[in-house]
Amino acid sequence: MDRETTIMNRPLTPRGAATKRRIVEAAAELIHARGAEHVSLDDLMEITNTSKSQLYHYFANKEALVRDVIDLQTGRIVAANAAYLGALDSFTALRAWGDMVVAAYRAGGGVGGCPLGSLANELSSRSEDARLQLKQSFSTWATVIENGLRRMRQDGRLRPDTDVGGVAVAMVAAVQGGILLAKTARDARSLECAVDMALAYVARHAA
Amino acid sequence: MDRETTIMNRPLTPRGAATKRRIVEAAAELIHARGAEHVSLDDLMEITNTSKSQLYHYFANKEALVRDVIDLQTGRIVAANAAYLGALDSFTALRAWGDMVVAAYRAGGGVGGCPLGSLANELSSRSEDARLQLKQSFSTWATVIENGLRRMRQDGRLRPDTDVGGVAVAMVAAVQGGILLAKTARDARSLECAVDMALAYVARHAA
DNA sequence: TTCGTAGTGGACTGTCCAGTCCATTATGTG
DNA sequence: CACATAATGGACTGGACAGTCCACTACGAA
Repeated sequence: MDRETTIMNRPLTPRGAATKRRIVEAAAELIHARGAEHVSLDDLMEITNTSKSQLYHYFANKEALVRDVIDLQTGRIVAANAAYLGALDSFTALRAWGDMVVAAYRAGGGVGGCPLGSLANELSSRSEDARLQLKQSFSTWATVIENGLRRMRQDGRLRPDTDVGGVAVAMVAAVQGGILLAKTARDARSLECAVDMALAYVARHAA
Repeated sequence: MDRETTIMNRPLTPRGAATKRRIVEAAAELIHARGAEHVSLDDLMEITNTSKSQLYHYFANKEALVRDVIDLQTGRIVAANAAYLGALDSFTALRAWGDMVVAAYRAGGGVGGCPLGSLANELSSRSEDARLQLKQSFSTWATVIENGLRRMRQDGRLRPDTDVGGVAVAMVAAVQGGILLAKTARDARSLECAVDMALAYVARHAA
């Protein structure tokens, strides 16, 4: 949510804002690698050089911290996708998007998989708030893709009757499933297969 | 693994075998709904009317119990898929498989998603043993699909150069990703979109 | 029937961890 | 400078939970 207040909704000083940011970023990294339930507040205190009181000064509880982490990761993923899809104007550009997805996975060493996917799996059946937030994250992500596809449709590259919304959702699903299999096998091949399928699915709607 | 011995590798009497089976089946159900880490041994003791000693009489530890649960769920999923893919002989039959996947998801009320997918997400970065076991589960599942596709290729329904292995992996990925999005949104539409994509991907290789 | 082992009961331990509480130090604004 | 409030330190609590241990009961084979 807002990264600029304490739990009492008080404004932060520059020092406080820096501390809060440091905590959220470290939490994002650790949670990506281990999952939210396996990052203890003591872990966080240690690697961010903070105390228990600080965590509870900036966040109402652990759940609120996770909320901020999800926001951070959503922003990162949407930005990375928008960079490739914002000006989607050809199948070549789409291929570049697919390569980026695989490269991003490889860059993380396969550790943790997708920050959103892992959290969705972990939290969606335990916290209704987290589930709704992650549902929104996926929706935003799919919308970014959908907008790119819609532009291709307007440009006459995709057939007029193409269900860009459905295709976009399927593409996100392909990425999520591919990453899950890849992280289980510790081999990016599954993700490559899934991305190939997603790209072929778009190509199938070519005008 | 073997469901027929105690931790000391001693054979079980009928009564013992029944108790062990009761524990594994109840654990499978609870773990599917909540995840392995959120099923305590006390939970299991309560719903199976057993005591702590019994759990440790039949299983070396919780990890061993989860191992048996993964085996059980893998067997169920592979059997369900083989029933539809074992005699895969047309695109209509493939569509029936897709419908079965969606129906199976709906039957579970969207609770917990795929038993294997959820566990893979939860365990693959925490237990190397579990990761390898689940990798094998996914591999077996994909092989069942692959064999069906290979038969279609032999029958001349798919082009000779079709990479049945890659397509099969992509299909499993589509199912996994679709289920993840569906359980996050509590709406089977994502899974339907993903399954449509998977079926279209096979159709794309039609001879 | 007897005896060894399978099967069962349940108390207890040690550890991990979110969250509470009270105290002290830093900061910026009037 | 003074004082209100932000920022920080860290001990303590209570609960959850895997795993241990010892005692007791049921059963099947000799």
